[in-house]
Amino acid sequence: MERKVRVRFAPSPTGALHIGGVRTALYNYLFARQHGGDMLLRIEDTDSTRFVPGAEEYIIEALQWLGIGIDEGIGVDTPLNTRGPYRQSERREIYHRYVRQLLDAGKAYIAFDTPEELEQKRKQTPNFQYDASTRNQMRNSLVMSKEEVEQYIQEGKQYVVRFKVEPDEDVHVHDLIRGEVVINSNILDDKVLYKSADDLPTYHLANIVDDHLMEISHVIRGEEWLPSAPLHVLLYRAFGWEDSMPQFAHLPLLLKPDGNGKLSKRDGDRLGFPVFPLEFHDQKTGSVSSGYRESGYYPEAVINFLALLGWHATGDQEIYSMEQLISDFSLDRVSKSGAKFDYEKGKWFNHQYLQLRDNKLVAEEFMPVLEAHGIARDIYPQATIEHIVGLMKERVNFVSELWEQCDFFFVAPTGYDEKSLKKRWKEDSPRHMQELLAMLEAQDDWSAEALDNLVMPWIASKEYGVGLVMNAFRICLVGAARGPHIWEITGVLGKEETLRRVRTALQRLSI
RNA sequence: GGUGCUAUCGUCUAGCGGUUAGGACAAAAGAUUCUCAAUCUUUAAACCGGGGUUCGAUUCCCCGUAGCACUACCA
Repeated sequence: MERKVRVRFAPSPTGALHIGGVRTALYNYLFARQHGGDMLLRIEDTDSTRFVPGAEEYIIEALQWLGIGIDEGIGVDTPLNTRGPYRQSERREIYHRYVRQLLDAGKAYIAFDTPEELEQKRKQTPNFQYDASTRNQMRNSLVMSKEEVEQYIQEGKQYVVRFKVEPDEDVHVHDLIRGEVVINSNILDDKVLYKSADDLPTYHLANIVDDHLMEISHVIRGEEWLPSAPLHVLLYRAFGWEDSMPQFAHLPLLLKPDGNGKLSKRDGDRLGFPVFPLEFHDQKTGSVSSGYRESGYYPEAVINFLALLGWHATGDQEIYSMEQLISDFSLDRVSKSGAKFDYEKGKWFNHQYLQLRDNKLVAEEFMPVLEAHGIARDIYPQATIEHIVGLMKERVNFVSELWEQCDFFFVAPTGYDEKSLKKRWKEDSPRHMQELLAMLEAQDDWSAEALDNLVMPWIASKEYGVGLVMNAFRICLVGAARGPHIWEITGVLGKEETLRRVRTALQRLSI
């Protein structure tokens, strides 16, 4: 009875997609691809009060950017979309039907207790729980007459439908990552399945109904759902769907890098790194949250980084392409414990992918940075830009960091770094530079080799000291004691510009 | 408070009864060099505690401890 693998990512559109959610989506995707199954995207918007405009579009765009493909559901227009709608707020009639079914079977009941009343009750009774031990003291269809219930509803009184959990029963949940989890039904409360106020089900009901109707084979979700998994099992049972119930896998949580607790949006702001894939503009609050894409990350790096936060193969391999992940991933190698989010390692992954990347592409990505610094696109030949990024990329994690490493290629120094001057610009330096200038003026072959053959013997014969001369020269060209090998710099600058910078420096630095 | 899950270097992790407990990030030192980086080499760094089971436990079981999650008419 091999069942087709069908998994779903089912976020709620309450804001930007959290990085932990991204990882959940990724694991679902990897699992689906590996088994030749389907990956669905469903929007769980059953809480009308928390809906954030733009969130759905954000989710779709984020998954797209990361290369997490959707086969069915929201965001894709495909003939496979035969089990829709895939937005829960558009499935009201469906839920009505199943709520009715539970009500008729006596497995759920109508309750009129207001939120205020319940809050009051919780204050009065320590550890109050709406369950078999207390439901008879409440205002619900279990204790009221049929007529009374009818009348209440006629009057427009708001109500909820609660699941009638049978007491004292051990509920077994088989988790693909954690094994058998057993919970006694006594600790479960009579969960609200449907609220009349907005005519929508709660997560629990919608989730079970949709997973069943959409023929989901595996539910891969965050660990925060583990405590309610037994409730979900009970719901499948109540509907008579236990035979086709999906298998569960509860993923470990992503934790704060410092201290304790779940990684949250605030941590990003506090520690200065993104917790969202894309920059997000909250239309309600007007706040902007940074994203990995805008921070200069390659999607491959984010995927690789996230994949290894909670999953690891047997060996020492760390660099994984999406294709490799699809073939190597397995749920039984997902760790059970939460993973602290290590942003430094994330940067390292991007560094790796930057090194692997074709210089042509890196140069293309660097163009906007150059333009932002007033360097027009056509001033330098493409080949020169490629050469420069190829030279410098090994020292940075992001393309955006390239400018501060190689600005001197494009603009002559406007000033000279004081520290460098103090350490490297000595009394004899002006004289050395004068001599060097004279030699270079007469030099025609500007290749690194020729220059080296010209300058090194001269330094040696005069016993000036290589460090002293070369660093002074570097200060003239760069404005500071940094940058790649000096002949790389002269090579890019060319003879004219090199000489010009030395003359300028002599003017400015001779006292 | 209750229930559940979890527990190897600071961090992510490998290990699935016998290992000098491995790798990576971060850290430190050295090498290289005209500088700054990068790179390479090296170093430091861990089995939460206590009981069992076993010839032998990081590994299996139990208890404790700690961390986390859940405990809404949120997902």
